[in-house]
Amino acid sequence: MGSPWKALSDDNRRKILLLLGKKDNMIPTEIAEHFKSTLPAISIQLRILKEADLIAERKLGKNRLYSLNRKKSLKLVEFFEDMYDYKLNSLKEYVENKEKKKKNNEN
Amino acid sequence: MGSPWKALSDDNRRKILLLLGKKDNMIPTEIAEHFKSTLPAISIQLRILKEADLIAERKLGKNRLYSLNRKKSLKLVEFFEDMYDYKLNSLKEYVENKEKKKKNNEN
DNA sequence: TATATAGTTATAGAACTATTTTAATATTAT
DNA sequence: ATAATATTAAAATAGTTCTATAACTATATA
Repeated sequence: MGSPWKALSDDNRRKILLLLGKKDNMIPTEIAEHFKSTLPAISIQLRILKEADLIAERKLGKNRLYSLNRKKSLKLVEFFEDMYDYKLNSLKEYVENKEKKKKNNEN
Repeated sequence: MGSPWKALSDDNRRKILLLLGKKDNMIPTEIAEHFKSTLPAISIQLRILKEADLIAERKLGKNRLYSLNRKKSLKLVEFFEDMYDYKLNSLKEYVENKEKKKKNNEN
C-alpha cells in the first residue's frame, strides 16, 4: 500500500481525482484526453492512486474502469481534524449517505 | 511559494504539523527532540513548511518560533470538498473562531 | 571582545519520482 | 487464426528529495 499523501502530492494525480469526483467509472483513455501527457504516464499515475487506495479499479472487457474511493479520502481529512483537534462528523455522514445512494442507483 | 501538497507528503513534516497543532511557538531545537534526525534536517523541513505557508515563523532574540497557519490548511481541505462537491462550512467557522480566541489571549 | 548558543546554508551521495519510447499482454471482432 | 484496440510493463533518462556532515551567521552573555 503506497502513501496516499505521496499520491496526493502530484498535480496531475489530484486533477485525476477531481475528474473522478465528477464522473465515476472512467477509462484511462478518457482520462488521458484531459492531459497533455501520454497514456502510459496516466496509467502509472492511476496505479499510484490505486496502490494508495484512493481509487478503485474494475475490469470490464478490454477496459479498466476507475472510480473514487471516497472513504479513503475521508481518512486523510482526519489528519486535518487531528491538527485542529476537531471532529468532522458532518462530512463523514454526508459521504456515507452518498455512497449508499450510489450503490442503490447501480441497477 | 512551495506546494503545500508536496510539503504534506512527508511523514516527518506531517508529524511537525501535529506537534504545532498541540503547541504553538515551538523552536526548532524543541521540535527536533521529537525526532531521530538532526537539527539541520528539521530546519529544512520547517523551511519547506514555511514556504508552503503551512506554518509561520517569528524571530525572537536568537530563537525562531514556529506556529501553525490554520487558514492555509483549510484551503487544502477545500480540495476534498471539491472532490465531494460539498461545502465544509462548519470546519471553517470553527477554525476562524479559534484564531480569534488565540489572538485575544496573546495580550 | 571572546565564547557559547540557536539556527541556517552548502554540499554531496543515496534513494526516489516522473516521463518518454518501445514492447508486451489481454480482449474483442472479423 | 488474425487483426485491432485498450492498457500495462520495461528500459532509459532526467530530475527531485532527503539526510548527514561541515561550515557559516546571528544573537546573547560573561
